[in-house]
Amino acid sequence: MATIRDVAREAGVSPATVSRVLARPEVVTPDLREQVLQVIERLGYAPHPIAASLKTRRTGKILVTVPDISNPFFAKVIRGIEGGAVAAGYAVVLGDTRDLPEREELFGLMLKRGEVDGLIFLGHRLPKVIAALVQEAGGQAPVVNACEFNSELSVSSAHIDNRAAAKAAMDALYAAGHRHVAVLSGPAQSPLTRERLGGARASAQRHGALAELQLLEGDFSLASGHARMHELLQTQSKATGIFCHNDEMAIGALAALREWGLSCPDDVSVVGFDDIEMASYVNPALTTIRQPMEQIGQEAAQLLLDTIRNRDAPPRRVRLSWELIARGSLGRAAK
Amino acid sequence: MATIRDVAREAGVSPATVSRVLARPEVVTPDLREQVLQVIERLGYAPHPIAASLKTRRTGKILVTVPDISNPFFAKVIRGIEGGAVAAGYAVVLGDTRDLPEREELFGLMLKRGEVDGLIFLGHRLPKVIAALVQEAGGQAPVVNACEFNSELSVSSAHIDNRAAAKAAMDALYAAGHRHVAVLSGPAQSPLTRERLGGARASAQRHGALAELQLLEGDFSLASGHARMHELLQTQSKATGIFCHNDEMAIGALAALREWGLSCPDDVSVVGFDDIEMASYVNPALTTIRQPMEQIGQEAAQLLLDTIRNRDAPPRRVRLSWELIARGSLGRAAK
DNA sequence: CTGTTAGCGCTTTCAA
DNA sequence: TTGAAAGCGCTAACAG
Repeated sequence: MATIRDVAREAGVSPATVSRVLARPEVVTPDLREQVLQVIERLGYAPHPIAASLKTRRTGKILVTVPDISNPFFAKVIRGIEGGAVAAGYAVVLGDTRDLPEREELFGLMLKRGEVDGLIFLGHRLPKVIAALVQEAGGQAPVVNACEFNSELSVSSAHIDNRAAAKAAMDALYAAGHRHVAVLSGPAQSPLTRERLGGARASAQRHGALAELQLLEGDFSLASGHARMHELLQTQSKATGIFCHNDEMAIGALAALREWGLSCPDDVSVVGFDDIEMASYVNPALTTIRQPMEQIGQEAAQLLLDTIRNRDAPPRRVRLSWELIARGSLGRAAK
Repeated sequence: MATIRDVAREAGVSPATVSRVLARPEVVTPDLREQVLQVIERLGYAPHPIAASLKTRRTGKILVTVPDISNPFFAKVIRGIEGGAVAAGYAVVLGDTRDLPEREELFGLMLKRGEVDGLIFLGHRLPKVIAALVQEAGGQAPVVNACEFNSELSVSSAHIDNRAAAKAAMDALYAAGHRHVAVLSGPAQSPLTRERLGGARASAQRHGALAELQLLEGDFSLASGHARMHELLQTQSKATGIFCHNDEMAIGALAALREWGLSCPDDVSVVGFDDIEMASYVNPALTTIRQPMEQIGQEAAQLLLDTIRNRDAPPRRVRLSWELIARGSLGRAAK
């Protein structure tokens, strides 16, 4: 590979000029610029970003950590992040943490070492290394939380109002005449789960059905939706309405209902969360809360890039809108 | 951040020794090593990988390009790649090409410039920059194709025998008594599609049903499966068996069948491909070809790392096994 | 086994 | 507007 010195020599200029032609072409005389550009073309010169990084302390990369890239919700959010990042000239480094703290720390080190310019994490846990970094920076560290919000973290975040959305999902169940409702939640320790549970409880209370509310804890997977639903049915629960904290668990629950010979929505109604693409293709199609997944990602990318460019901006919080999408899986409660 | 010189000074040794303590601890006297390690700990020193890269010409990163990260099949393969890469001390840079050649070229440049050590591409198109690189290297470039195989490319690849698997899927339809079969394929220009179509035709021919075989072209999306199936039903096709080139299209087709009031498998049988997790939760559960998605990814990562370590190894081709998974969506043809 | 030395390729003052 | 010069932080001969 040709280096900047090769180009400089061939073009009869200094390396500094070549550098300027590429970085700030307007400051160099048009003739010279043209001349240099031609040599660059002829030699097929491409600047070595690593070398530039060492000097500029910018890597042009952002790290995105996610508990599970094969979760379709996360995949869409990442798509949004990637789109925003690439549009701004950044590349995305992917860290699939598998929800393992060791792995989170490992990826955290990448930011600490300056291997990437910033971090967007989907999930709720911040690696210790990063928490320390954020602390030192007084909330000005290039770190953004996407999809969730944890007030203790003092980092920027992009997310919907999970509490209000969960409340709306539950309201829809009660409005359809359901009294006995079960909530199939995400992991209990996640603030996201707590938000959605809070909204669900508020709705139950307002409808005077708090005593009838049942809680089941899942982990956002198809398998856990399926398993928890089976367990619920085994207890001969009176629940006729199920609110699941994501669509995958809801789809798992639908499968369990079928296996018990129950009809959705005739016997049991199900409401999901996210509105992944699959939600409208399953049978019955899922009533769910639509989150603007790609947009959440884009906003998160924007927040991060803003922080990177302007280090002394305070953490911001972007709230995106959500929407209840009514489909076949929610029907009126049987008399 | 502390630098290697800070550590050296504090520990009363040379920077070279500090470097060695981290890179090849066995060559430095235990006492000294301990002493240096303590200073490293105390100062919270972490080596700057960018600086190391500039010297070693290794970045510790591999690039993975994919047409669509939100496709669950690709997501799983990427998970496998990521796992293999991280285990070997590499990080994964994600490039979502959206099937756009401009984006592919953009990502291709990253390898050319030395911003990453290698490339795994899911899909069939190699960016021009990379094709040139591979040419120059005489097939020894650090580039691997995952999931597909294109004989013109002369790069290593990890994939299943798509032709044989497709043949098996079709054989299963014929064995269940179906005579009129439609194939809902991927994009026609993809070698993958051609392989699977080849297998499908071979099966049709062997069962003397080539004349009855119908071909429909999709793009692997839920929406295209749904749309193509609708179109097929509008033509009053006699097809009672549908072989889809992936599970998502198959699930889209199932939805279309329901919309027409047709039962699967009573009226029409459907066979998918991939065995994504969702395949066993839809109604009816999908009969499909199982691909070892994560394993394909792991093998691809392994192939790439091998090439990176040993530049003069010739391209290798790893073929993984597949399996027909029988579920409810395939039933006997009505008399 | 340890230290000295010489860069890796680029950017960016600073001076001309 | 351009060039000279000084590194960014690290590694790897090489010499001791």
